[in-house]
Amino acid sequence: MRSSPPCTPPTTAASCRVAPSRPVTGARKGEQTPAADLPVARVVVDVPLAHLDRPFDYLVPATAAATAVPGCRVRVRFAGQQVDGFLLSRAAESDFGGRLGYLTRVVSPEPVLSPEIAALARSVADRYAGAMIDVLRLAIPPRHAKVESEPPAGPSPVPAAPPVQGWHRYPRGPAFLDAVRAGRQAHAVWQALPGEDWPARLAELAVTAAAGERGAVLVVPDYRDVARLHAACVALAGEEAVVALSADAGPAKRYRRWLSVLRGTARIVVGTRASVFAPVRRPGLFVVWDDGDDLHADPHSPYPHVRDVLVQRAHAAGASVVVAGFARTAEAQLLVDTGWAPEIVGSREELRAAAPRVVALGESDVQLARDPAARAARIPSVAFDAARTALQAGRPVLVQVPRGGYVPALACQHCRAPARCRRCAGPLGLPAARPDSGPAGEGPSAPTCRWCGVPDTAFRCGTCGSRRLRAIVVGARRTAEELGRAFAEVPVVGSGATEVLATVPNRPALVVATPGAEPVPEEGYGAALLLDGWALLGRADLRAGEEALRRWMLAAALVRSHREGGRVVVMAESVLAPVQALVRWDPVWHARQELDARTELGFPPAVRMAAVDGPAKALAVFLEELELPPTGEVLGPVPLGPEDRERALVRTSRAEGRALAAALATAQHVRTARKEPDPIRVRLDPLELI
DNA sequence: GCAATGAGCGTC
DNA sequence: ACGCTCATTGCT
Repeated sequence: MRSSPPCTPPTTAASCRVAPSRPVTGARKGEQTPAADLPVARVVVDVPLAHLDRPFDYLVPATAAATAVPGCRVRVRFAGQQVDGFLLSRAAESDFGGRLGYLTRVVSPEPVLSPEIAALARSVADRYAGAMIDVLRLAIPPRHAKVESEPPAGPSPVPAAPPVQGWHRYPRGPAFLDAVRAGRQAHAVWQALPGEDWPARLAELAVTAAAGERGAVLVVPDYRDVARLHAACVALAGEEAVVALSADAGPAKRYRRWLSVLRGTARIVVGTRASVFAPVRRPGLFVVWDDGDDLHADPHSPYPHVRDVLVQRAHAAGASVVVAGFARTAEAQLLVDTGWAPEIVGSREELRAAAPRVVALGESDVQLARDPAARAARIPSVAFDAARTALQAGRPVLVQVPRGGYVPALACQHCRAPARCRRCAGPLGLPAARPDSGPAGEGPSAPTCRWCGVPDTAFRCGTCGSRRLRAIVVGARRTAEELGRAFAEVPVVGSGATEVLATVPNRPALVVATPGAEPVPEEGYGAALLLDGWALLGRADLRAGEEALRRWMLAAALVRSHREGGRVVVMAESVLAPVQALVRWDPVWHARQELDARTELGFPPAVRMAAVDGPAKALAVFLEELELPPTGEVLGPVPLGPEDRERALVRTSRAEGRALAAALATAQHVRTARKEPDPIRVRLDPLELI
């Protein structure tokens, strides 16, 4: 109903209906009036209930007319509580039939949620059957009021286009660089040549984009990569134009850097997974380096993957995309196969020139190396020879071991199948000795499941029935000891979970490192020994082969070319596909195989799949209510761990991926609307599937 | 027949 | 965590 006295200030039908109709002059003390212009604020509220994942309308009080800008943080009264929210937009009127409340306050007028990121968060939430507010929590760092009040620096100078030679080693490299330079949208899947100075190449792309006044976002797995790539960008574009975003900085530093992106000071963003949402101005280039690294999958709801977000964002922004690494994932292969991205790979001649000589073990070597009784033979003679030669030439040698600690995994003594927990099929291991306990003392502890923690005192192999166990991985410490004895004159340095070295000098040294912690050598390793390859390949994981090859290539790429004497010895059987791919340095061949295998099995990325888990009963109800699209199919549920939890896999064709996510979201809405106490977790295309 | 009370629910 | 609805209770 329109009230008869005219609303003051002039209003629309909606605001008149919902606002106090009393003229301002007659308003009671403390009574609010709506803003004259666009009095309705659409707000996304921070509440954990899935069915409330939509905007709610509020009135903007006249006092906040200028500060309640789109993208600002607000506080609102929602169901009696004060909750945080983001103001999406201002509108003249509301569709809501009821009475609107006022914004409680504008927390800050800083427009932290740009329309671009708001739209991205919505589409990422939809893609992953999650809530927009959860994506915003990943995308926008917590506010730091003091930092926000610091005067902004203003845009940094546009950097000059860098001279670029490095991309000429790749037949399609110069064309891609031209597209970035011209501001054309281009896509690429890039496999870096072994030994490639990939931070330099990516910096060249980023600074080229920045020189054309386009922003660039480069996402890498961890803070060490951030540091390297940041340094490479700074070398070409100067300090001001580049910012490093990673979670390890404190809240103030983190927010200051993020604001420098928002305010247009920084033009190039280098960071870990959350940087994929960084609000760069005029985005022109998005890069994900080493897209197979698990760190690119965010462990927080809705569990988005950097590569997917990047592709969605670049598509909406008309920006270029590079999905890069030494190895290639099945997902990247699909981008190539569907024609979405041309591949950038080195020419045959360049590859021949750059690659180290890689040798794998024959069957007899493997038997020897696996035998813990022949301790000295654990590192076979080809490996010793490679190490000795490199050390004599004055170069460091990389020794890659799977994990830190001591004897972490167990296998059947007889058939060597990985020892699995009888309850949950998780891997059995020996619990790590307490660091403070003495060397001797308490006896050996029972094999224990590393997933559910249940000790198994009466192991029996599921494959051959043997009761005897053996260690299949010898930890970094013991390997270091053995090598140290073999090369007594050479220093042994370790890099792993506790301390990670960034670089090593060009001197003889044995560098023992776990995957991902390999120090970058000043001038290339003389050799790399990739130990315990069967342990990497023995994981009961769909991606074990891909993951092993990725880690090997990351390490082997740090070795000098075979022309400079670079040797790589991988302790795994040469008949295995990932080993062959390493020996031939053919990541494309392996990615094709991997994608074919997943297509055959009906696993992502060939199909869209969701892992749904929760308490057995709640899960059953959820699956019952789930209205799947035509190609939908439910696998399981199967028990998950020692609790009452179960997990089902739900899959559809890729074409029905959106419909699958929508169906899952709807089922979640129904649950939260009913106030079901048991949470059901939904993850789309999760990395660990079996 | 109908106020007073309380549980349940939706949330602008 | 409020304010709304709707059911139940208890009194005239």
